[in-house]
Amino acid sequence: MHPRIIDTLKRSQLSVTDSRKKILELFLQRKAALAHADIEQHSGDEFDRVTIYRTLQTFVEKGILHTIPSADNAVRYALCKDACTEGHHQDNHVHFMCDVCNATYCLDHVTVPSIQLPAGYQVHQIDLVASGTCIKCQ
Amino acid sequence: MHPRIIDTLKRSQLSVTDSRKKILELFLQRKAALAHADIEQHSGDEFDRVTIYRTLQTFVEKGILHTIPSADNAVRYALCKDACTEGHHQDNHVHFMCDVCNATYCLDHVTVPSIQLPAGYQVHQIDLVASGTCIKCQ
DNA sequence: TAAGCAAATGCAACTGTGTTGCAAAACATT
DNA sequence: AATGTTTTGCAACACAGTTGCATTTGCTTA
Repeated sequence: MHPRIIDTLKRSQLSVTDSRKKILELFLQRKAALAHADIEQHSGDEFDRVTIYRTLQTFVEKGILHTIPSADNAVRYALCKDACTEGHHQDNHVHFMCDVCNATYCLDHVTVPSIQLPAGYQVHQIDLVASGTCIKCQ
Repeated sequence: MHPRIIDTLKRSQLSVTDSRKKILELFLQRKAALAHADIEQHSGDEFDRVTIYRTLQTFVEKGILHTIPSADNAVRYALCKDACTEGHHQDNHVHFMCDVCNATYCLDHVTVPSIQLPAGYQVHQIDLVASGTCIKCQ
């Protein structure tokens, strides 16, 4: 098991349960973002659907995972950087969705550019999702 | 009825039906983006759910509407500029979602900035969604 | 290490979202 | 007005996500 797992859970004041360990491990193993359906597949029949939903919610609230918006009605989740804490996310990197293999990646080193909005708009967050062909699918 | 309605439908080689007229009118009246549920509400029991789904699909295919990605599992639709045609969208403007009133707007005059991705990524499209407080909700 | 309490899980049931097939109705064309 | 094509409404289905509640698990403290 990945050594960071227990640490991450305890730091967020979450009790260490089988499902949380397993789901967190999945995210640490794979570098790509995962949707609920992906997790359900890769964890077998080990956990109930509902448990996965609730675990994902909890992880987002605690700042362990962040969500990636998409236009296909399938919210994906990815690991946050350490800067994210409960109720306050700091994920200002760009996301990339591959049209071919359908994988979604966090491009941690590409930051979202600042944009100039018309007067009167207060921006709290910016989500930038690029799509196209990823390195593996060229 | 808005004069552009019949025009828009004919230009896309769509037959002019009640539901298409009504749904297109809704988008022309309101400046904000609409989700399927919004349309179902505002059109009363006039049309079947399925008809609304199919109409939205058709409009996206024909380049009349475009979709706006989100992290809340509710795809929104908004009118395209005239530059969009069948199978080829040209919507490179920024979208804004208000956290307070939950409305989504197209900021037609704010274009998506170009970003520099690591070598090997081929970008076909960029979606940028800003969220925060809109003008009306200050 | 066992007891007790709080938190998490599994199950059942439910709501909401989106799709498909097919017969009936509406539209465009002549 | 008659024809053929397209669109619609209905029924049924598949999937996504939520809620309440009883049971189980994990954590704490003695």
